[in-house]
Amino acid sequence: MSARATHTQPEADIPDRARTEGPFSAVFHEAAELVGRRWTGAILYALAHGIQRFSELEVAIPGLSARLLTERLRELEGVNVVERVLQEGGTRRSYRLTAKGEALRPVLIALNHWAVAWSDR
Amino acid sequence: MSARATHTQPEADIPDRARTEGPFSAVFHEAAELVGRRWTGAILYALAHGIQRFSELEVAIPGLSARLLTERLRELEGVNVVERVLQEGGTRRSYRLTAKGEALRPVLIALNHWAVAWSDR
DNA sequence: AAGTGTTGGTTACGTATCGTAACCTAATGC
DNA sequence: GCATTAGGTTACGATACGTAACCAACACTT
Repeated sequence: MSARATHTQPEADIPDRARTEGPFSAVFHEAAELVGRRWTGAILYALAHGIQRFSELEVAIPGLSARLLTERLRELEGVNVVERVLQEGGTRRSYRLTAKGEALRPVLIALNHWAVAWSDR
Repeated sequence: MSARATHTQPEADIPDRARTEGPFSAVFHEAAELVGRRWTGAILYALAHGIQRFSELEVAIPGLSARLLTERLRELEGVNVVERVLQEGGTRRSYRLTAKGEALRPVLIALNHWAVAWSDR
């Protein structure tokens, strides 16, 4: 602890590797920038609520366009948070959270809890 | 439950008002877009680690410029997540999390936990 | 009191990301 | 074979972001 004794915060509740990394963590930052991109939170929230199809996501999330939805889904696919399942014989696909994506559920829950508790509306 | 019986997910662990709102929540979305803006996660993380001054934030967060730091701090101030404390007699100010900002700590912890557990690196 | 350094910014401007709208392909229904 | 639905892609203007230069207020030194 001695190297960062200038920081007043005890850091006791910032867990694990973060405690050894000080006030910046590349791993945390990368995750924040990923799930923080525009619409990504809403998409994950919808997927966590069981929405599975492209068109359902489009309808469920007001203001989100097909272009951005495609882009975000490809990004999330690229980092293995979401997987695309091709249905047999048809244009239909479905999207779902991978294990890595499911593991984000506590984050969604925590953020939702904060949002509900502190929203001005 | 009958109105959304098509959703396969039980929703049991998405708490409170979210359960009554279905696969999209305006309150959640607003929160996600706020804390998800570029650099905002890293800034909150640093503040949660006890960083208090503008120049310390600038140094602590690699790649973040003064322009964006100012902009983000003003935004966070605007929604009462961060407060700016003017020090007497001097150019010095300090920034700190408000109660609303402190309440984000569980979100940071959850995201950090996920990041550490699932990072590719 | 004039010069120098530090802190905490702001301004100007180019680049990347996003939003809107139009268009497209494959499959299935009629 | 014609329309409809699902799942996109393309083109282009608007917004957000990144880089760099500049600046005002105060403190410290000489």
